[in-house]
Amino acid sequence: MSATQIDAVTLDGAGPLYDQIRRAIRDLILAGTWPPGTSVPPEHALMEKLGASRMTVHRALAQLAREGLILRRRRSGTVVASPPASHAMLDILSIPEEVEELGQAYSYRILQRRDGKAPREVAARFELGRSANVTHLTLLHFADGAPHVLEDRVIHIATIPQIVDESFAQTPPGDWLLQNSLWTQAEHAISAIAAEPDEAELLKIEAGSPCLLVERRTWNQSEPITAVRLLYPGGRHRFVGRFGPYGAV
Amino acid sequence: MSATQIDAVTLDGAGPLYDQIRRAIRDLILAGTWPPGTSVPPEHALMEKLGASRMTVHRALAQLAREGLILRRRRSGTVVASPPASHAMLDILSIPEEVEELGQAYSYRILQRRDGKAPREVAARFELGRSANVTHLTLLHFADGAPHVLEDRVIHIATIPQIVDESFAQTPPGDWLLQNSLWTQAEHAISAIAAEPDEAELLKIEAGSPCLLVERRTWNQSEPITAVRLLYPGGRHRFVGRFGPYGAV
DNA sequence: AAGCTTCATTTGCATATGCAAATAAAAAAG
DNA sequence: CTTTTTTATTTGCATATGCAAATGAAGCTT
Repeated sequence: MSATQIDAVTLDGAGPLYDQIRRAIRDLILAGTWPPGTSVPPEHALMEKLGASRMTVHRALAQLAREGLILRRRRSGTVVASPPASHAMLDILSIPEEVEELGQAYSYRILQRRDGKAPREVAARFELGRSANVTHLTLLHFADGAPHVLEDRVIHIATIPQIVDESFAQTPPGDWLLQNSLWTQAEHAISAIAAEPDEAELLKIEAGSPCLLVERRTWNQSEPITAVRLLYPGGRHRFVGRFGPYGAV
Repeated sequence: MSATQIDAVTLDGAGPLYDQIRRAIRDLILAGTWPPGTSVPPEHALMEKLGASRMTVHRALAQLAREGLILRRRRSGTVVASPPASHAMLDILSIPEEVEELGQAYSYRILQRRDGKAPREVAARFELGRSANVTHLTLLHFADGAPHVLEDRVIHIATIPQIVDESFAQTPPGDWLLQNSLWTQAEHAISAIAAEPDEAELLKIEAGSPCLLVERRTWNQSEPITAVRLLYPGGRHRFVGRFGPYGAV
């Protein structure tokens, strides 16, 4: 446990002590200050640093563990957990994974890439100033060689500058972003639309046939990361989720 | 606090004590033994009945409160909470509410009702024996007089026998079921399909135009309650959800 | 009757203490 | 050098204790 780690934990004095501790650590994790794998100070250390009893520290950490933010093991200590890869209903965050779970071979092809100022309608998707620089990508994903989904994506360069040096030759942008950025907020919208002629041609379906449109935007603390539009040929796809009245099962 | 209430709480001896208590109470709530509004015995009473310390009982109850299953107030005590009405992304459980939230006037019309043995394809939707009796309903929901969604629903009579005496003249079946049954499991599937000619006519759209199809099935402890197929005209509807990497926001 | 005060109940929070379980690392044994 | 044993660290669980905060109910005042 390095001193830098524990010194980052500071309380704000608002509300119950155990909750201040919980929030302090949660925020360090969500802000990326403590990336996944970072070891969290042991209860004793936090206890001394914060002047709280062990039970109180324990209560905060136990709750974070229940929420899945940290992993705790006796003797080895506590580490920051990796965010769960997939997430119920609509969290097909990784298309390669989605395809491989269907037992099909995955491949993809980049159709177009442009870097520069965001055109008006693209900027609107993000509620972003038009002066912002973005990378605009169009690509097609295949399952067993057949078109699976058409992706149209905009990435906010200011949030992830290293994107300009990435060719996406090895990893499609969705997965690359999952590895190279941290997101704290996402929004999904799902709707049904008819395929435009150019889209239909790429997906090898009839123009006008029904497609499922998933639009997703992600942010890190109110700073936009990416907006993506995924067009799935209608009949071949369904999104399924299970849950109970009190939450996902 | 009546004796009947507290006597229902029994432990199974498996795992930590606080968790046995938590599960015991949770199960009473989920099974419907303690319906919403029932008052939960105070910590002192549980403490005596179960032979645990107050802190341990408190830990179990505090966790249930965080999960939203119970409501706690100082002095007035603890009561079983009502299940949350709507639920993130796809939990448009009540169509009247959905329409009214859009600021439109809601109405509906029953197109057809048949009671009897489930036809083969209907039974399949439920993974149900063909001998099971079901009520089969078709209805159309309107928003400001315009067709909003087409509903096709099957209800398992054995689970809710009182359905045979219900005309659904006042309340559409979805809402009636919410009030008259308890569900512990639901499954959603969402897909895009082209409207069949008869469906298109009812919804006043072009045959073949894209529609969003939501299929939902609900159970109470593995006993089927209902299966429903909701067909929304494509362009006019989208389902939106927000969440963070660790769960819904 | 309406408002105020007091009282009693119930939950919420924090501490101190002790022991148990898991297990990484060190020590001992072969 | 490898295997076994011991030790020490860290988390997990439960208890006992004390006080604080909220608030329903009862009693009191005017």
